[in-house]
Amino acid sequence: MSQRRILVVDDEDNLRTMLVAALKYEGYDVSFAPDGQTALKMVRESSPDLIVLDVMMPDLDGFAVCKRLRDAGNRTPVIFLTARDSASDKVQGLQIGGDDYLSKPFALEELVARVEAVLRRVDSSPDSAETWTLADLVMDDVAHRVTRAGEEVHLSPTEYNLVKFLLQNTGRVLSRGQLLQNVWGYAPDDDPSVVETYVGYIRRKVDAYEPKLIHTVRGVGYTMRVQQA
Amino acid sequence: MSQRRILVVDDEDNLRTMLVAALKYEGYDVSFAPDGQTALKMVRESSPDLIVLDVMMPDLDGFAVCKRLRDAGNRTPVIFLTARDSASDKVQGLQIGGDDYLSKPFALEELVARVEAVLRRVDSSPDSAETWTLADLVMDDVAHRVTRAGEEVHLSPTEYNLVKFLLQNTGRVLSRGQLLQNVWGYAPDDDPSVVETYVGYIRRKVDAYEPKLIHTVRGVGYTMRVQQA
DNA sequence: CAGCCTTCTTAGCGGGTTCTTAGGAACGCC
DNA sequence: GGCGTTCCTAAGAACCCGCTAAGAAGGCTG
Repeated sequence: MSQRRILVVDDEDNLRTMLVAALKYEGYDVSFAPDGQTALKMVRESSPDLIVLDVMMPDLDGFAVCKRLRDAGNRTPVIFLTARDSASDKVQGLQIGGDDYLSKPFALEELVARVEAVLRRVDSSPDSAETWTLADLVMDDVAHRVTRAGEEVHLSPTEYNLVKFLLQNTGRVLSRGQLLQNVWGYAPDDDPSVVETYVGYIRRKVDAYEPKLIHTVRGVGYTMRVQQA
Repeated sequence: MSQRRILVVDDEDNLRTMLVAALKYEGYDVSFAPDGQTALKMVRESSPDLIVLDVMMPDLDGFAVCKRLRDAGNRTPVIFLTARDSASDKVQGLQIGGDDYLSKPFALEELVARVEAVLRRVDSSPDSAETWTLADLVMDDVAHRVTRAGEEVHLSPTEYNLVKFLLQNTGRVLSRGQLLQNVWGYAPDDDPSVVETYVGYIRRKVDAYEPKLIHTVRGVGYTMRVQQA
């Protein structure tokens, strides 16, 4: 997956700088704006993949910015930041079309987790295009073609479905039962050893490269993601 | 927003045809299935945006279909149709993970209204991102990932469950008995030495940082919180 | 109909995980 | 400060989980 671009909008210099640094550290391509007007302009010009938006700002506040975007038909995911923790604020934020909501003070790690959760959800939503990518792994569902590092990877039908389902749920841990149901159409409590065999198969094909994308979560299941140390 | 896709599942031909026609007329992209098995297959293959699901069907009934989907981790919104109007049915339907409930006979307009309401609600609700945080400790349950100060912390299944339960009860002191019950599924008066061993394990991993988050309450049990001295 | 690809089962190995035990350390009460 | 109680830790044994190899069974294609 190509690098995700995030726009951070906050009028407080210190906080904004910190957010930008933290997200950059996580590997995102981060830009920032100090106020609502600038933010709207930047969204129009660079259409980021996600916006982290402070609610309390002078002039045009976060809610207003989001509302303007939505009214203009822009569906870029928004995560609101606010000092307040009232339920009514949260409701308002979500009604306006926000995707998540974080009350100050919060741990930077929590912001990162929520950013990932929102991007994960957006990525796997069914109306996104019919090609999935993760790092240098590309699956073109229309052409029914899978490539890793530019080289074509030949997969049997079941292998293909397994990779596809894992890819559609990037970052999410899937149990053997879930895989049995969604890839094989079996009952969740059927013998899961087929799954293990097939994970072995696709590992030898898809993960014959670095970085490894298929990970075992012992006692739980499997997941696909780029492992950040 | 692209056209929304709805799957109608009903074994009665006449009703099903009518529903399909009505929803198509409203501008939805409608497909249909005559029974539960077919429905499950179609959901897997085409992942619709919403499912209208008759409860009373031979073989695999509506509740069973919904349960199978939810167990497989599929969160597609479901509206149940039923001939019965009992409160217990409604409760069962919602418990299983249905989003709305309609008793026959109903006006087509009512179905349309509920379809729109459910879609609107789903669009604006954020991921109920199951993440818990305490200071710089973050647990992302979907990704099954735990980080402290941004670094990933590897936990065995039992360790993970223990941290999760402590984190879900932040600030509350949990007795060894409670932990035995909720993390191990043992009786509360079983030998609590396992708990001590595991608290030791997770201390070395998640409390290898400052501030310490896991605290012993002598004579009572353990708790997780940021210690303000 | 023969050969290949694919699917799935089985069995064994290796290593992570769980749990027990026991000794020593820390705490708190008197 | 002494003493009993509670808690911590190290170490090891048994266990279970997941990986892999190998082969049987089924299906598709030439």
